[in-house]
Amino acid sequence: MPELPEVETIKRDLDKVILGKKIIEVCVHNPKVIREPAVGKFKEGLTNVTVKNILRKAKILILELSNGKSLTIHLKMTGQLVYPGGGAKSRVSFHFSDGMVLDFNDQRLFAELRLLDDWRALKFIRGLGPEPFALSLGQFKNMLSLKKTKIKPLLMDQKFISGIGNLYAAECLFRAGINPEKPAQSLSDKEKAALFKEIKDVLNEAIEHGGSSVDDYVRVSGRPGGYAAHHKVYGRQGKPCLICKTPIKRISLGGRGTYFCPKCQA
DNA sequence: AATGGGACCTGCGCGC
DNA sequence: TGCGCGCAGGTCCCAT
Repeated sequence: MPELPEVETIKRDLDKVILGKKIIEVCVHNPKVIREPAVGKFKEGLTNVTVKNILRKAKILILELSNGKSLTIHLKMTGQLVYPGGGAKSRVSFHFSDGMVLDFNDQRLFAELRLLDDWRALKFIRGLGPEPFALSLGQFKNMLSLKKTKIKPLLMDQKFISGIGNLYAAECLFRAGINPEKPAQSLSDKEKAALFKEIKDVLNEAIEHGGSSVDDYVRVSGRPGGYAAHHKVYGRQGKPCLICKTPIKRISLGGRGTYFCPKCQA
Protein backbone atom coordinates (compact mmCIF):
# COMPACT_ATOMS: atom_id res chain seq x y z
CA MET A 1 0.00 0.00 0.00
CA PRO A 2 2.01 2.90 -1.20
CA GLU A 3 2.00 5.73 1.31
CA LEU A 4 4.26 8.78 1.43
CA PRO A 5 7.57 6.86 1.84
CA GLU A 6 6.80 4.43 -0.97
CA VAL A 7 5.68 7.13 -3.39
CA GLU A 8 8.71 9.25 -2.49
CA THR A 9 10.95 6.23 -3.15
CA ILE A 10 9.32 5.72 -6.55
CA LYS A 11 9.72 9.42 -7.33
CA ARG A 12 13.45 9.25 -6.59
CA ASP A 13 13.83 6.00 -8.53
CA LEU A 14 12.03 7.53 -11.53
CA ASP A 15 14.28 10.58 -11.41
CA LYS A 16 17.19 8.27 -12.16
CA VAL A 17 15.65 6.40 -15.07
CA ILE A 18 13.12 8.51 -17.01
CA LEU A 19 13.73 12.16 -16.20
CA GLY A 20 14.45 14.05 -19.41
CA LYS A 21 13.46 11.15 -21.64
CA LYS A 22 11.02 11.41 -24.52
CA ILE A 23 7.87 9.30 -24.63
CA ILE A 24 7.13 8.18 -28.17
CA GLU A 25 4.19 5.84 -27.59
CA VAL A 26 1.74 4.92 -24.83
CA CYS A 27 -0.04 1.56 -24.90
CA VAL A 28 -3.20 1.26 -22.81
CA HIS A 29 -3.88 -2.40 -22.04
CA ASN A 30 -6.68 -1.68 -19.58
CA PRO A 31 -8.49 1.64 -19.99
CA LYS A 32 -10.12 1.41 -16.56
CA VAL A 33 -7.18 3.13 -14.87
CA ILE A 34 -7.32 6.14 -17.21
CA ARG A 35 -9.67 8.52 -15.40
CA GLU A 36 -9.28 11.49 -17.72
CA PRO A 37 -9.31 12.47 -20.50
CA ALA A 38 -10.67 9.79 -22.88
CA VAL A 39 -8.08 7.19 -23.83
CA GLY A 40 -7.47 8.65 -27.30
CA LYS A 41 -6.73 12.12 -25.93
CA PHE A 42 -4.69 10.59 -23.14
CA LYS A 43 -2.42 8.77 -25.56
CA GLU A 44 -2.21 11.75 -27.89
CA GLY A 45 -1.16 14.11 -25.09
CA LEU A 46 1.55 11.70 -24.00
CA THR A 47 3.10 11.12 -27.40
CA ASN A 48 6.31 12.90 -28.39
CA VAL A 49 6.68 14.69 -25.08
CA THR A 50 9.60 14.86 -22.69
CA VAL A 51 9.43 14.24 -18.95
CA LYS A 52 10.56 17.59 -17.60
CA ASN A 53 10.01 17.18 -13.88
CA ILE A 54 8.79 14.57 -11.42
CA LEU A 55 7.00 15.61 -8.23
CA ARG A 56 5.24 13.96 -5.33
CA LYS A 57 2.30 15.43 -3.47
CA ALA A 58 1.15 13.23 -0.59
CA LYS A 59 0.65 9.82 -2.24
CA ILE A 60 0.38 11.19 -5.76
CA LEU A 61 3.11 11.19 -8.40
CA ILE A 62 3.15 14.01 -10.93
CA LEU A 63 5.09 13.95 -14.18
CA GLU A 64 5.35 17.40 -15.70
CA LEU A 65 5.70 17.20 -19.47
CA SER A 66 7.23 19.33 -22.19
CA ASN A 67 3.82 20.11 -23.71
CA GLY A 68 2.71 21.85 -20.53
CA LYS A 69 0.47 19.01 -19.44
CA SER A 70 1.01 16.75 -16.44
CA LEU A 71 0.43 13.07 -15.82
CA THR A 72 -0.80 12.36 -12.30
CA ILE A 73 -0.59 8.85 -10.95
CA HIS A 74 -2.30 7.67 -7.78
CA LEU A 75 -1.15 4.11 -7.14
CA LYS A 76 -3.85 3.41 -4.52
CA MET A 77 -3.12 -0.07 -3.17
CA THR A 78 -1.62 -2.21 -5.89
CA GLY A 79 -0.22 0.20 -8.43
CA GLN A 80 3.38 -0.33 -9.52
CA LEU A 81 5.78 1.47 -11.84
CA VAL A 82 8.44 -0.86 -13.17
CA TYR A 83 11.45 -0.07 -15.32
CA PRO A 84 12.63 -1.61 -17.51
CA GLY A 85 9.15 -2.84 -18.33
CA GLY A 86 7.58 -5.01 -20.96
CA GLY A 87 5.93 -7.38 -18.48
CA ALA A 88 2.69 -9.28 -19.00
CA LYS A 89 0.93 -7.58 -16.07
CA SER A 90 1.17 -4.13 -17.55
CA ARG A 91 -2.01 -2.02 -17.64
CA VAL A 92 -0.31 0.88 -19.39
CA SER A 93 3.16 0.99 -20.92
CA PHE A 94 5.20 4.08 -21.75
CA HIS A 95 7.69 3.66 -24.58
CA PHE A 96 10.67 5.99 -24.73
CA SER A 97 12.72 7.12 -27.70
CA ASP A 98 15.72 5.10 -26.50
CA GLY A 99 13.71 1.89 -26.81
CA MET A 100 13.14 1.47 -23.07
CA VAL A 101 9.70 0.87 -21.53
CA LEU A 102 8.10 1.89 -18.24
CA ASP A 103 5.26 -0.38 -17.13
CA PHE A 104 2.34 0.72 -15.02
CA ASN A 105 0.89 -2.36 -13.29
CA ASP A 106 -2.17 -2.49 -11.05
CA GLN A 107 -3.69 -5.77 -10.04
CA ARG A 108 -6.87 -4.37 -8.49
CA LEU A 109 -7.49 -1.58 -10.97
CA PHE A 110 -8.06 1.02 -8.25
CA ALA A 111 -5.32 3.32 -9.42
CA GLU A 112 -6.01 6.61 -11.16
CA LEU A 113 -4.05 8.09 -14.05
CA ARG A 114 -4.91 11.55 -15.30
CA LEU A 115 -3.48 13.77 -17.99
CA LEU A 116 -4.18 17.31 -16.85
CA ASP A 117 -3.57 20.82 -18.07
CA ASP A 118 -3.01 21.96 -14.50
CA TRP A 119 -2.44 19.39 -11.77
CA ARG A 120 -2.72 22.08 -9.12
CA ALA A 121 -6.39 22.44 -10.00
CA LEU A 122 -7.18 18.78 -9.27
CA LYS A 123 -9.80 18.74 -6.53
CA PHE A 124 -8.09 16.03 -4.53
CA ILE A 125 -4.77 17.87 -4.56
CA ARG A 126 -6.40 21.18 -3.64
CA GLY A 127 -8.00 19.50 -0.66
CA LEU A 128 -4.82 17.97 0.74
CA GLY A 129 -3.73 18.94 4.21
CA PRO A 130 -0.11 19.82 4.93
CA GLU A 131 2.63 17.24 4.63
CA PRO A 132 4.12 16.23 7.98
CA PHE A 133 7.53 17.67 7.08
CA ALA A 134 5.98 21.07 6.39
CA LEU A 135 4.59 21.42 9.90
CA SER A 136 6.00 22.87 13.08
CA LEU A 137 5.26 21.25 16.42
CA GLY A 138 3.15 24.24 17.38
CA GLN A 139 1.03 23.96 14.26
CA PHE A 140 0.59 20.22 14.76
CA LYS A 141 -0.52 20.70 18.36
CA ASN A 142 -3.04 23.33 17.32
CA MET A 143 -4.45 21.11 14.59
CA LEU A 144 -4.96 18.23 17.01
CA SER A 145 -6.54 20.42 19.65
CA LEU A 146 -9.37 21.27 17.26
CA LYS A 147 -10.38 17.66 16.56
CA LYS A 148 -12.49 15.28 18.60
CA THR A 149 -11.97 12.40 16.18
CA LYS A 150 -10.09 9.28 17.11
CA ILE A 151 -6.43 9.93 16.45
CA LYS A 152 -5.74 7.08 14.04
CA PRO A 153 -8.46 7.79 11.47
CA LEU A 154 -7.49 11.46 11.78
CA LEU A 155 -3.86 10.74 10.85
CA MET A 156 -5.14 8.93 7.77
CA ASP A 157 -7.40 11.80 6.75
CA GLN A 158 -5.60 13.36 3.78
CA LYS A 159 -7.46 16.63 4.27
CA PHE A 160 -6.05 16.87 7.78
CA ILE A 161 -2.48 15.77 7.16
CA SER A 162 -1.32 14.23 3.91
CA GLY A 163 0.76 11.19 3.10
CA ILE A 164 0.02 8.88 6.03
CA GLY A 165 -1.97 5.68 5.46
CA ASN A 166 -3.00 2.69 7.49
CA LEU A 167 0.41 1.14 7.92
CA TYR A 168 2.36 4.20 9.00
CA ALA A 169 -0.45 5.49 11.22
CA ALA A 170 -0.17 2.25 13.20
CA GLU A 171 3.61 2.38 13.39
CA CYS A 172 3.72 6.03 14.47
CA LEU A 173 1.10 5.56 17.18
CA PHE A 174 2.89 2.51 18.53
CA ARG A 175 6.20 4.33 18.77
CA ALA A 176 4.53 7.30 20.42
CA GLY A 177 2.71 5.00 22.88
CA ILE A 178 -0.73 6.36 21.99
CA ASN A 179 -3.95 4.36 21.77
CA PRO A 180 -5.38 4.61 18.23
CA GLU A 181 -8.88 5.30 19.61
CA LYS A 182 -7.84 8.24 21.75
CA PRO A 183 -9.65 11.46 20.75
CA ALA A 184 -7.12 13.79 19.13
CA GLN A 185 -7.80 16.75 21.38
CA SER A 186 -7.40 14.61 24.49
CA LEU A 187 -3.73 13.93 23.79
CA SER A 188 -1.41 15.50 26.34
CA ASP A 189 1.22 17.99 25.21
CA LYS A 190 3.82 15.31 25.74
CA GLU A 191 1.89 12.83 23.61
CA LYS A 192 1.41 15.36 20.84
CA ALA A 193 5.14 16.08 20.81
CA ALA A 194 6.00 12.38 20.81
CA LEU A 195 3.60 11.72 17.95
CA PHE A 196 5.00 14.62 15.94
CA LYS A 197 8.52 13.30 16.38
CA GLU A 198 7.61 9.70 15.55
CA ILE A 199 5.69 10.65 12.41
CA LYS A 200 8.72 12.40 11.00
CA ASP A 201 11.17 9.76 12.21
CA VAL A 202 9.14 6.80 10.93
CA LEU A 203 8.52 8.39 7.53
CA ASN A 204 12.18 9.37 7.18
CA GLU A 205 13.40 5.92 8.19
CA ALA A 206 10.97 4.30 5.78
CA ILE A 207 12.21 6.51 2.94
CA GLU A 208 15.82 5.62 3.81
CA HIS A 209 14.91 1.94 3.49
CA GLY A 210 13.04 2.39 0.22
CA GLY A 211 9.55 1.88 1.67
CA SER A 212 7.60 -1.10 3.00
CA SER A 213 6.98 -4.05 0.73
CA VAL A 214 3.78 -5.60 1.97
CA ASP A 215 1.24 -6.71 -0.60
CA ASP A 216 2.27 -5.46 -4.02
CA TYR A 217 4.64 -2.55 -3.47
CA VAL A 218 7.95 -2.77 -5.27
CA ARG A 219 10.50 -0.16 -6.25
CA VAL A 220 10.87 0.90 -9.85
CA SER A 221 13.60 -1.72 -10.27
CA GLY A 222 11.02 -4.39 -9.34
CA ARG A 223 12.86 -5.10 -6.09
CA PRO A 224 11.19 -4.75 -2.68
CA GLY A 225 11.73 -1.92 -0.24
CA GLY A 226 13.44 -2.79 3.03
CA TYR A 227 11.33 -1.16 5.73
CA ALA A 228 8.88 -3.99 6.43
CA ALA A 229 11.57 -5.69 8.54
CA HIS A 230 11.39 -2.67 10.84
CA HIS A 231 7.63 -2.72 11.41
CA LYS A 232 6.73 -3.04 15.06
CA VAL A 233 2.95 -3.58 15.03
CA TYR A 234 1.47 -3.60 11.55
CA GLY A 235 0.24 -7.08 10.66
CA ARG A 236 1.51 -8.55 13.95
CA GLN A 237 -1.86 -9.54 15.43
CA GLY A 238 -1.41 -12.06 18.26
CA LYS A 239 2.35 -11.82 18.21
CA PRO A 240 4.19 -10.53 21.29
CA CYS A 241 4.76 -6.79 21.59
CA LEU A 242 8.42 -6.11 20.91
CA ILE A 243 8.58 -4.02 24.09
CA CYS A 244 6.37 -5.77 26.67
CA LYS A 245 5.47 -9.14 25.06
CA THR A 246 1.72 -8.52 25.42
CA PRO A 247 -0.05 -9.95 22.34
CA ILE A 248 -0.63 -7.30 19.67
CA LYS A 249 -4.33 -6.64 19.21
CA ARG A 250 -6.25 -6.01 16.01
CA ILE A 251 -9.43 -3.96 15.96
CA SER A 252 -11.41 -2.33 13.17
CA LEU A 253 -11.31 1.45 13.17
CA GLY A 254 -12.94 3.40 10.41
CA GLY A 255 -13.32 0.09 8.63
CA ARG A 256 -9.56 -0.49 8.62
CA GLY A 257 -7.47 -3.09 10.37
CA THR A 258 -5.79 -1.40 13.33
CA TYR A 259 -2.90 -3.00 15.18
CA PHE A 260 -1.67 -1.86 18.58
CA CYS A 261 -0.29 -3.04 21.89
CA PRO A 262 -3.04 -2.82 24.52
CA LYS A 263 -0.44 -2.30 27.24
CA CYS A 264 2.08 0.09 25.67
CA GLN A 265 -0.74 2.03 24.01
CA ALA A 266 -3.22 1.96 26.87
C1' DA B 1 -19.12 17.58 12.79
C1' DA B 2 -18.50 12.98 13.11
C1' DT B 3 -19.21 8.27 12.13
C1' DG B 4 -20.45 4.12 9.75
C1' DG B 5 -21.24 1.65 5.88
C1' DG B 6 -20.85 0.42 0.95
C1' DA B 7 -18.64 0.79 -3.45
C1' DC B 8 -14.75 0.07 -6.34
C1' DC B 9 -11.36 -4.47 -7.45
C1' DT B 10 -9.00 -9.10 -7.38
C1' DG B 11 -5.88 -12.59 -5.40
C1' DC B 12 -5.08 -14.92 -1.42
C1' DG B 13 -5.70 -17.69 2.74
C1' DC B 14 -8.81 -19.72 5.57
C1' DG B 15 -12.44 -23.09 7.16
C1' DC B 16 -15.45 -26.68 6.05
C1' DT C 1 -9.83 -31.59 -3.29
C1' DG C 2 -12.70 -27.78 -4.08
C1' DC C 3 -15.54 -24.19 -2.97
C1' DG C 4 -17.19 -19.95 -0.80
C1' DC C 5 -16.12 -16.44 2.07
C1' DG C 6 -13.68 -12.62 4.35
C1' DC C 7 -9.97 -9.74 4.01
C1' DA C 8 -6.61 -6.35 2.22
C1' DG C 9 -6.84 -0.80 1.70
C1' DG C 10 -7.23 4.77 -0.56
C1' DT C 11 -10.74 7.43 -1.59
C1' DC C 12 -15.38 8.81 -2.65
C1' DC C 13 -20.15 8.89 -1.64
C1' DC C 14 -24.29 8.42 0.96
C1' DA C 15 -26.96 8.01 5.26
C1' DT C 16 -27.59 8.94 9.97
